[in-house]
Amino acid sequence: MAEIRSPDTRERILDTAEQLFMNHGFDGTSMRQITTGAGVNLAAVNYHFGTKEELMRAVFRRRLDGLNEARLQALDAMEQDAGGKPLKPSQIVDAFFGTLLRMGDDEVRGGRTFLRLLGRTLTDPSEFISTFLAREYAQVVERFKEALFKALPDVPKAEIVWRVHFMLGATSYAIAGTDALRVVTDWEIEPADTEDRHDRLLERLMSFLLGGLRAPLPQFSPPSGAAP
Amino acid sequence: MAEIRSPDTRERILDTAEQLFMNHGFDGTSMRQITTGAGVNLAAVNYHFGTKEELMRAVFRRRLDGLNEARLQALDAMEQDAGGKPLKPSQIVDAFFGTLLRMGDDEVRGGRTFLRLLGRTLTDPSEFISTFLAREYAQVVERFKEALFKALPDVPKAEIVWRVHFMLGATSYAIAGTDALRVVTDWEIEPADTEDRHDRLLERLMSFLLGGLRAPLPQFSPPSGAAP
DNA sequence: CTATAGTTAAAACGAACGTATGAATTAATT
DNA sequence: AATTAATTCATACGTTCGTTTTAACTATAG
Repeated sequence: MAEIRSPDTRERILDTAEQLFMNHGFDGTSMRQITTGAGVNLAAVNYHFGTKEELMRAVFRRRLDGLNEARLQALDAMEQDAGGKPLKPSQIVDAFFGTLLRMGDDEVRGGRTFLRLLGRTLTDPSEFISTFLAREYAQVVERFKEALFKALPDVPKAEIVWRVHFMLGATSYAIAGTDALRVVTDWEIEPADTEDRHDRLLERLMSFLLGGLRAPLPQFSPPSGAAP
Repeated sequence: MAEIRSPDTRERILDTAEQLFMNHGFDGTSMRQITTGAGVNLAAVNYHFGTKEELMRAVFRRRLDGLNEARLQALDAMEQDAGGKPLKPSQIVDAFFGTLLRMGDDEVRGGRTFLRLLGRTLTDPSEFISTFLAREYAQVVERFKEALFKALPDVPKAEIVWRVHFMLGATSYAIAGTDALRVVTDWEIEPADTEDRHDRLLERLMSFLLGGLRAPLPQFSPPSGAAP
């Protein structure tokens, strides 16, 4: 029987690039690192993807498409159940962030590696990345926000938008810095195994996010003329 | 009269580097961009700072030293006032994050540019940056956490550590993405002037952070064998 | 077996990178 | 005014970068 020469070059490249981008960023990763890491020829990336930027986009699309679809499905199902009634904030937050975090346990659909890549990349300085992510995310974030507007009718929309932003930040750090934490301050808490730690992360993060989302509204210091 | 040739080359380099690093990241910024942007010779950076990495460190130190000192002073003053009694969480959060955010208004001590650079850099993939920041931050974060441990004696320390991490993430996004938000979703809220928007950011963020910090503790799903 | 499309291989391209060098210039000291 | 130290300058070095090119290989189809 013929031995398998290359178990799909494209996929090998994507896997390696995903990992390297996570560890060293886009600008910090060279094509030569990628190709030698994947055990393929240097020209393979340009042949299969055209350019380095296009490779990056492919890395994200491979994971984000399924994720965002799952998020929308979760939201759809909930709204179906609710039958016109507004959802609970906790449901919405779980549909968005919970679905994301749980993806980290699904090794075949990306696993922790992509999660951390995503967490880091949301603040990546490269122009094309942020615009790409913005485009790719826009519809989902919009849906998510609309649901929150409905669920929290007496919270000003501007406030909700900001808090979504804050939640994204907290989540990004939760994902990206599972070990960055350990660097900043050596600690000794919970020697529990990794799986366990990740499970708990989800619940920890969720209660933090919900606490922030439902926090009392800030009263701005000088009203400077009472509202009508 | 002799005209001023170069109003301190070092400072011009630091200013330009700070801005470029913020916009394009460390790897995405070249020495030639920096030097031509600052209007100095290419070799000036290596002469004054030695290496590109050392320049980056200088950029951070110039701002972080003062900031962290101010944070510690704020905390010291509060603890002085309290006289042994634990502080209120809101005080501690303000001493750490409030001092940071207010730095954005102080154009002479860094201004918004450095704030955004810092926000982005906390998730930077470059190894030397994270280790540098970890070292530079360690003492302050430690002090801050200790204060929180005292202020919230019945919250498990592990939980507090995580929530500090989440708060850092939310703050990082609050700072870095004041306009990234506008990209993700075009909105129309509050045409208020910039100064005003930034003032409000502080208050918005603070109530979100405190809401998250004081959120009810998560109860972990399957105890998998009842606790003793 | 031979044409044909798809993929991989080795090598090279020019451009841009961070850094180093040694002369020219400016400022300070005597 | 002469000497020394500090800074700026133009230029070059050796690497590494992303991409391209052209030839070799592999497989499928006629």
